[in-house]
Amino acid sequence: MRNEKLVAFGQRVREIRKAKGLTQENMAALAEIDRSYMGHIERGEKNITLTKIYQISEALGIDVTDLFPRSTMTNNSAPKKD
Amino acid sequence: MRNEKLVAFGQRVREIRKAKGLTQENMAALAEIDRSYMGHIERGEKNITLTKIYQISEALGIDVTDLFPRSTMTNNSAPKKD
DNA sequence: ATCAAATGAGAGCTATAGTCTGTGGATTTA
DNA sequence: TAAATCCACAGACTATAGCTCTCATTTGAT
Repeated sequence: MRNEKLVAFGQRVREIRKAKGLTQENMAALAEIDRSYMGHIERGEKNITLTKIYQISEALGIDVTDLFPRSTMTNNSAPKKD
Repeated sequence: MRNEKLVAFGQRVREIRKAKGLTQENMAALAEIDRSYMGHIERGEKNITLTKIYQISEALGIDVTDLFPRSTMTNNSAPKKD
């Protein structure tokens, strides 16, 4: 597959994983994803599904939306108040 | 497929689409996705891929992260089954 | 009520997501 | 010298996303 959004996504996963001190293998175990598949994901070689995205965010203990690069332009207007 | 996260995602797509005054058909055209496939997505019957998620967010003119339910709280502390 | 547009939903097919198992290279530690 | 850990990558699968076609059903307007 390989496209720039997948690569950006994968890089973000890797970055957060390392920040948490996890290896691909133990993160894969936490997420219940195959270890070799995790490698493909981080390299942006696979177009993963919504449920896998959730599995990863849960394994990393973060919100799904934190797996996506922050958009500087589209949405800086909404107040997070309340 | 069908699981609660996919249903929530689909509902959010539909909600935003209607708020923008679009039909499934013209939104599908914008996203370059088949009309009937869009229906399946909105009903939460398909576990769509990352690139499709981006196609949808771009068709709606919103940020990808806006397609996900807001997480009010960071942790659900639900026991992990295996 | 009638009609048309919008949507629901099934079947069938192809492409690819995702799994399993292993190999090898580069580090690291003993 | 190992041996242990981490990761890239390959091949051979299986499961399902993705796409298209079709027809039924709902919705909304007149």
